[in-house]
Amino acid sequence: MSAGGKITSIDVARLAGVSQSAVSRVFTPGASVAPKTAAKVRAAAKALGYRPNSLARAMITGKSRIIGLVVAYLDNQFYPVAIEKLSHALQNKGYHVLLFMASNTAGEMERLMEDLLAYQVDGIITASVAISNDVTRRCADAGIPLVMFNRGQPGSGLSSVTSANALGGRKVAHFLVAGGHRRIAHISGWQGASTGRDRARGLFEGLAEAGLEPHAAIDGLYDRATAAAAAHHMMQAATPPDAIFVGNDHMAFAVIDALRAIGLRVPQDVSVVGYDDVPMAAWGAYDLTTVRQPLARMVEATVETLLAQIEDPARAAQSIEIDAPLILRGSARQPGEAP
Amino acid sequence: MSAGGKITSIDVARLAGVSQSAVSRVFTPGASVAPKTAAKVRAAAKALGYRPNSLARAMITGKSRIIGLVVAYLDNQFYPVAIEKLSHALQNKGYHVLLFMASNTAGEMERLMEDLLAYQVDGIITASVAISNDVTRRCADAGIPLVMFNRGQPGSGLSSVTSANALGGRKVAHFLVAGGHRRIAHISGWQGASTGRDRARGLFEGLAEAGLEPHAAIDGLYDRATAAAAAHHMMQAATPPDAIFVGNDHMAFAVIDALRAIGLRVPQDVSVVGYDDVPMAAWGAYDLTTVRQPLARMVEATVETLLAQIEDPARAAQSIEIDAPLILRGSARQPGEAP
DNA sequence: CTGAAAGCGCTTACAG
DNA sequence: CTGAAAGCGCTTACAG
Repeated sequence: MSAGGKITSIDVARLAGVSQSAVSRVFTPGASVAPKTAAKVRAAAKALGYRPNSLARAMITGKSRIIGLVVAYLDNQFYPVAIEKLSHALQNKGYHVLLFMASNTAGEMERLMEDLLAYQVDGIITASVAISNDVTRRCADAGIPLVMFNRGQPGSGLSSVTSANALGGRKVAHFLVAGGHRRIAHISGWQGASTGRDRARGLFEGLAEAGLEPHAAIDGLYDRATAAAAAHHMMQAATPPDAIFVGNDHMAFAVIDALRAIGLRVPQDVSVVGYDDVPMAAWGAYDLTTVRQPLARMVEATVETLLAQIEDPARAAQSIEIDAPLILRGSARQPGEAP
Repeated sequence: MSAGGKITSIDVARLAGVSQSAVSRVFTPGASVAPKTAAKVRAAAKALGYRPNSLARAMITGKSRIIGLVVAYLDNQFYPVAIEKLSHALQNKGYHVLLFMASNTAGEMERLMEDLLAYQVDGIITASVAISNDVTRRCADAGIPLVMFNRGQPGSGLSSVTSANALGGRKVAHFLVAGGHRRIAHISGWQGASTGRDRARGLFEGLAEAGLEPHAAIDGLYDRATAAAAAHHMMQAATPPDAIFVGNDHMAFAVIDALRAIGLRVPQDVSVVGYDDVPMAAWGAYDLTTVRQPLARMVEATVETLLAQIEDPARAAQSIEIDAPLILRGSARQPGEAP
C-alpha cells in the first residue's frame, strides 16, 4: 500500500494530526507523550509502515548502537560459535553487529579501522586478530572502546577476555604426567599470540613441576597443515613422544588424522590433548580430551566489559581470565589406565 | 593529539582555508576539485585525523552501503565458510555487512526485519532461514533487494542462488546404483526447505530410473541428533540399507559416528554419501564422499545478483542454480570395487 | 504534554 | 573549480 518513497516522521505527523516532534517522542523511550497522542501516532505509523531511521537517530544522538566485530579464519569452529553467541548477546542488548573479515595483514587492518570509524561504531570486539599498537592508539583517540576476545595484548592497555590459558596448560601437564606419560611434546598455538604463548608456558611450567622437560616443541601456527607436519616429524624421531598437547582443537584434529594415517593409534600409541572444546571435539571420530574454553561466560564477560566501557569511557581497561576445565574423553590415556 | 571531540568537515575546512563543500568534494569520488585544493584538504584531514561520517553520507545519498546478512546455526561448517566468502566479496565491492543471527521463529524474523529496515540496508542476503511471505512483501514495499543464499522459495518472486540440488541427488542415485548398492536409504535435509526437498526428489528420481524404490527415508531436519537416531533406526531393520544418502555433510558426520558406534564399518557395511563438501569432509576421520556445493561460484552469483538489483530495482528476480559435482572419497563403495 | 526551531555532519544543485 | 545554501530525517532543549 505504501507509496514506494520513504515514509518519514513528517508523513506520520501529518496523518496523525500532530507535530513531527510528537512523532519522534512516541518512538523515543522515556519521552513524555500523552497516551492519546501516542495512540494516534502509532496508528498512523502502522498505516504508513513507518520506522524511525536509525541512521538519522545515530547522527543526532552520537550513538549508532553498532558494534564492529572483527574476525578471521572461520574454519576453526571455535570462532563461528563465538560469533553466534556474541551476536545473540549483542542483539539482546539492542546492539547490532557490523562484521569485518580480516586477513591478518597490517594494511588490511588499517582499512578496516577506517571503515569502523567511518561507520561510527560504538565499540569494537576483535576475535582472532593481532591488533597493532597503531590501531590501539587510534581507537583511544577516537574514544572507541575495544575488547579483545580470546587474545590478550600485555601492556597495550586494552581490555581482553581470555580463558586462563597458562593454568590450562599446566592442567594438561599434570594430567598427562599423572597418566604415566613421560615424553610429552607440544605443538603450540602461534607464538605470536598471547594465547599460544600462555598455553605453552603453562605446559612447560607444569612439566617442570614434575621434573620434566618438554620432549619436543614446534609452533603449529594455528594451522592444520603445519600441525600435521609437526606431528609427523615428531613421530619419526628415534624416541617419539608418548603424548602431544596441541595448542587448539582445530590443529588437534589434524594431528589425530595425521597419526592415524601412519598407522598410529590414539591413545594407545600416543595420547593427544587439545584446547577449546569446540563442539566437534565431542564427536565420535575424534573424542578429544581437551581444555574447555567456557564460551558462554567468555561472551558474557566480553559484552559486559564493552558495554560498561561504552557507558563510561573513562573506565579503565580490564583483562579478564576465565577458568578453563579439563574435559576427559578418549584421546588421552587417563591416570589409572593401563599404558 | 586530537581534541577528543569529533572532527568534522568544518574543522578540516577551517584548517585548510577552504569551504566545507570543498572538503566534501575531496572525499566524493568523481567530484571536481583542483589538485591544489585537494592537496590542502588532504593534508588538513590527515593532520586532524578526519574521516567522513558514513552515516551522514548515507542519510543524504539514500545509500548506506550496508548489506544485511541473516544467518543461523553456525555449527554447520557450510555457513561460516559461506559468511567468510560473502563478507570478503562484499567488502571488496565497498559494502559492509550487518550481521543478524536468526532463530527460525516467526516473531524473531519479524524483529530482524524491523531492524534491517531501520538501518536502511541497501540489500539483504538470507542464508539458512525460511523467509515468510510477509517478509517478502515488506521488502518489496520498502524496495529492498533480497537474495536467498542456498535456499529457494518457489513462487515467491524472490531471487535465490542454490546448487542444482535435484540433479545432485540424481547423481548420488546413479553413483550408488553403479557401485552395486540396491538398498539405498535417505536421511533427508529438512523437508520444509527447498534444498531438502530437491535433493530428496533428485535421489528418488534417479533411483526410479534404475527401477529402484528408496529403501527407507527419514527427515533428518538438518539436525545431528535426529540424523544419528534415524541411522540407528534404519540399521535395526530386518533388512538394513547398504547405502545411505544424507541430506548434508553436517548430518552425515553424525551418521558415520553413529554407525561406527554400533560396530559398523563405513563403507564396508554401509556406504554413506553427504552433500556440501565442507572442508571437514576431506578430513581423515570422515573422508566423506559428497556432492560439492561450489561455494565460490555461489557467493559470486549471490553478490552479483544482489548488486544488480540494487542498481536497478526494477530488475526481475532470478533463481540461479549452479552445477554441483560429486566428489569421490572413501565413505562409499565405488563402481568396480568389490562389495 | 506539545510545537517551533535549531542542529547532527554531510551532499548536491545552484550561481558565480 | 568553488562557496553559500538547502536539505537528508531525525532528537532535543526551549517556551508555552
